[in-house]
Amino acid sequence: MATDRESVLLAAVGLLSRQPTAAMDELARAAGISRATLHRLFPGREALIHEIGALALARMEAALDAATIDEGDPVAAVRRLADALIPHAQLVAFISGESRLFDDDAINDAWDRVDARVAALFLRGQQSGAFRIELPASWLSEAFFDLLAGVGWAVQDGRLAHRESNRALTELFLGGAVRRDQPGSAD
Amino acid sequence: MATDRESVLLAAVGLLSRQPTAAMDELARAAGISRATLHRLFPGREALIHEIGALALARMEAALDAATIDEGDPVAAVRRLADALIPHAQLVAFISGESRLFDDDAINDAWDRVDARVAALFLRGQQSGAFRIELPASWLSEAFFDLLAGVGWAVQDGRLAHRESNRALTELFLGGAVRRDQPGSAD
DNA sequence: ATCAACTGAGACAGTTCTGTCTCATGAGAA
DNA sequence: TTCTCATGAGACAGAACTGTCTCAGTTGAT
Repeated sequence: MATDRESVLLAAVGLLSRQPTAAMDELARAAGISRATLHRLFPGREALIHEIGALALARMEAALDAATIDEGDPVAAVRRLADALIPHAQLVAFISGESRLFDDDAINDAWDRVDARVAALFLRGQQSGAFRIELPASWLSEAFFDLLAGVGWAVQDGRLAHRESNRALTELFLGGAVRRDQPGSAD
Repeated sequence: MATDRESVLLAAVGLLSRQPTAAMDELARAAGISRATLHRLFPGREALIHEIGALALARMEAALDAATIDEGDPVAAVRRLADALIPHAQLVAFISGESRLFDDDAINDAWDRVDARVAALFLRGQQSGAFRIELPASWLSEAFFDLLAGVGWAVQDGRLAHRESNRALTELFLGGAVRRDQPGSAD
C-alpha cells in the first residue's frame, strides 16, 4: 500500500516512538509492506533511522522558514512557529528523544542549526523586552521543544484533541500556569 | 563495584534512556558489573525494566508524599513538588517516555495514581483561582512532567546546571516565557 | 589459616533478528 | 493479450542476543 518512502518513515516513527526495540519485521507490518520491500527501500535498520532523522530535520527547517520567526513580534513568531511545527510534532518528539544517538554529523549539525535558530528567536525576544530574561534563551528553546514533543504524545495517545494542541502549547509556554488578570497579548 | 540493586537500576536507566536497544552486555558494563551478576540480580531484561519502573514510581510517590501537594498555596505546592521530583528527573524522563510499553498493570496503575494526584493539585489550583482555567488540569499535569523530563535531559547532558534546574522548571512552568511586570508570587 | 559467599570470565546451546535470495503473483502499460 | 515491473511470501545462512552453566579468583568473617 504505502509504497512511497515518506509514509513508510512516518509509520516507522509511529511504532518506534512507542517501541524502540521493534524489529524490522514489525516496522514493515506497521507500514503495510513486506519485510523484503522494506529492505529494498532502506538497506538496513540504521539507514531507516537515519532517514527518519533527515526527514524530521528537513521538515523542521522548512517549518522554521515558513514561520519567518526572525521577523516581527516575538510572541507572534512563537505562535507561528507552533503552527508550523505541530503537524510534525510526532517527528520532533522522536528526534528530541533520539537525537543524541545519531552518529551522523550532518544530522547533528542540522539539529544544532534548528536549535540555534529557535534560540535566536528567544534571545531576540528577550532583548526586545518581550520575553523574560531570568531564563536563558537556550532553555526556553529546549523547553519549547519538550512541550512540543509532549503535545505530540498527547495527541497521538488521544489525550489531547488535535485542534487544541496549538493553544495548549502556546498558552502554557508563553503564559505559564499561574493566572494573571491582564492579558499580555490576546489570542 | 555497584552491587546493590538500586545503583544497577540507575546505571541502566542512564544508558537505556539514551540507547533503548542496549543489550544486557552493555547494561552490565554500564553498571560496572559482569553480565553473569546482572542476570543473578535480575532474571532477564524484562525483569530489569520492570524494576526500573517500580523504582521510578516508588520514588515519585514518595516525592509526592514528601511535598504535601494537597495542602496550602498551590503555587508553593508546585515548587515543593519540583524540589522533590527533580532529584529523580532522570527516572521520570525514562518512565514518561517508556510508560506506555509497560504490560504490568501494577505499573500502569501506579502511574495513573501519580498522574491523578498531580492533576488534582492543578485542579485545586484552578478552583482556588491560582491557576489559569483555560488549560485542562490534565494537560498542566502532563506538561509539568514533560518539562521535568526535559530538565532531566538537560542536566544529564550538561546543558543546564543542577542547581538551576528547579528555577528553570518552575519559573517557566508557572510564569511562562512572556515577561510581565508585577509578580504573581515571589520566590 | 580456613571457609563461605560472591564475583568475573568464558563457554554453551537456543532463540531471535538480519540481510539476501528466489520465485510466483498481481497490477498496469503497450 | 502480452510484457514489464514491483511486490509478497518464504527460505536461507550468518550474526547477535539471551539465559544458563562451570570454574577460578577475591573478599571477608571466623
